[in-house]
Amino acid sequence: MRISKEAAAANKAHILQAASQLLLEKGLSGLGVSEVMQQAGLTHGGFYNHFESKDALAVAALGASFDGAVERVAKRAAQASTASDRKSVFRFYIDRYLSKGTRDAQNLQCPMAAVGTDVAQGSEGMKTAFAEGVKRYLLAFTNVIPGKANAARKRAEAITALSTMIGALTLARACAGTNDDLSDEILAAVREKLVRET
Amino acid sequence: MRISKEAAAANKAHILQAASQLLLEKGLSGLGVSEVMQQAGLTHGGFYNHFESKDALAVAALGASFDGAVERVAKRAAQASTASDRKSVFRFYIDRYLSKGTRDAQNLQCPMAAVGTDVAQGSEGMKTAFAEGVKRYLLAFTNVIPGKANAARKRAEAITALSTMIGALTLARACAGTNDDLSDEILAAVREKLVRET
DNA sequence: TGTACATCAGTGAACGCGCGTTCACTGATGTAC
DNA sequence: TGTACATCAGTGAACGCGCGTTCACTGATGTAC
Repeated sequence: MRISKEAAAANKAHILQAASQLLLEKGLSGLGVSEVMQQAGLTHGGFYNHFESKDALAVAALGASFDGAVERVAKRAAQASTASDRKSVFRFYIDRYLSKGTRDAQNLQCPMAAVGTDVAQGSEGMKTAFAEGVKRYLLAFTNVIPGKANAARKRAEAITALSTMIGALTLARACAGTNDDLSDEILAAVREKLVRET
Repeated sequence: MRISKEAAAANKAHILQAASQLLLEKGLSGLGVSEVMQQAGLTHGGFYNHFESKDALAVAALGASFDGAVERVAKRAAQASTASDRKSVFRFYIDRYLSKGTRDAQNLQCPMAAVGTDVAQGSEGMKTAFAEGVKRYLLAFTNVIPGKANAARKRAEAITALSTMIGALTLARACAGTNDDLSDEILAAVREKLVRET
């Protein structure tokens, strides 16, 4: 049966949201059309009324994931007006990103740590969406880097801090459950280092 | 037709080697039984004479990948006897790991950057093999960390340096081909930082 | 404003393909005498 | 050492399953008059 334009648009939004969440939870290979549609409260057949292919969905979901991540950092950055504010915001961010809670969370919320490896051999569209997301994320993340360095230096610091956080979370997640001591050690060492450098 | 024990053992070694290479090239989801067997010069049917399942193969291949990586670091570490040796060895290692050549290489040689994301939702065996590999790699990598810090501090530095390298390579690989400027920038910024801290 | 028809979002069965896995079969190797 | 038989690595067809995708159909929505 036909459905109102608004209802259809809402359904598409639900599909995208479900896909984004599933992408963050299970990675690119865990993103299934049927599961997404089911989680959106629909049957799989109607999927192609909204997206051209599964890859198109994955690209859109990745973009949406970055939207959320960028928005969250930007919100934090907006809270920090003074230099000391920026320092505490940055530390808070580090502490939270490299916490056991983040590591053990189902919904990772960080697309870079969730699908970073997969994207490398993904479609062209996926790589473009990823690169665009990283670019946007870096712009926002640079604004929470504390200190009085110039813009170029701050950007470099944002890049290195981001790399370190993503690498650490990736290692910590992969080791969790089977070697929690090592996983905890990784999180603690990297957290300590990033905070110390602040 | 039956085959001599030595020939069978050699075939198993070929299978494992092909699987290890494929795992490094294409990640966990790119590891197919048929392709592995074909690359080992065999037909897929005989696979189960050597491995219990595809997962068992993946676990063994991941272990073998770590064997190679650990061996390479250990060899480097063995070359450095003086403090200044360690410094140059470490810098050489960083420069090479974060080079465009490594980024663009088909055969990544670094299991952590190749399958890090996938392992998080892989089988229990995969996670165990990964954690064991990281543990071994860290022991070897700690020996190339320069400076006169004590053992605990050096280990912490090894962990942070490794996290940074893996994160940077993951980001750089994912962005390569679609935003080479960004990819290059990431590699350069992280390389510069790690060398500067040496 | 009301009526008649076209449109199209959603449904659920079905298709095609690839992948992991199984199986009957082959014939050289390994072993028992 | 030679012979007879059992073993088992390798082969290639086949199975079963899941997944992305297609399709005929439904019926409420949107539109034309």
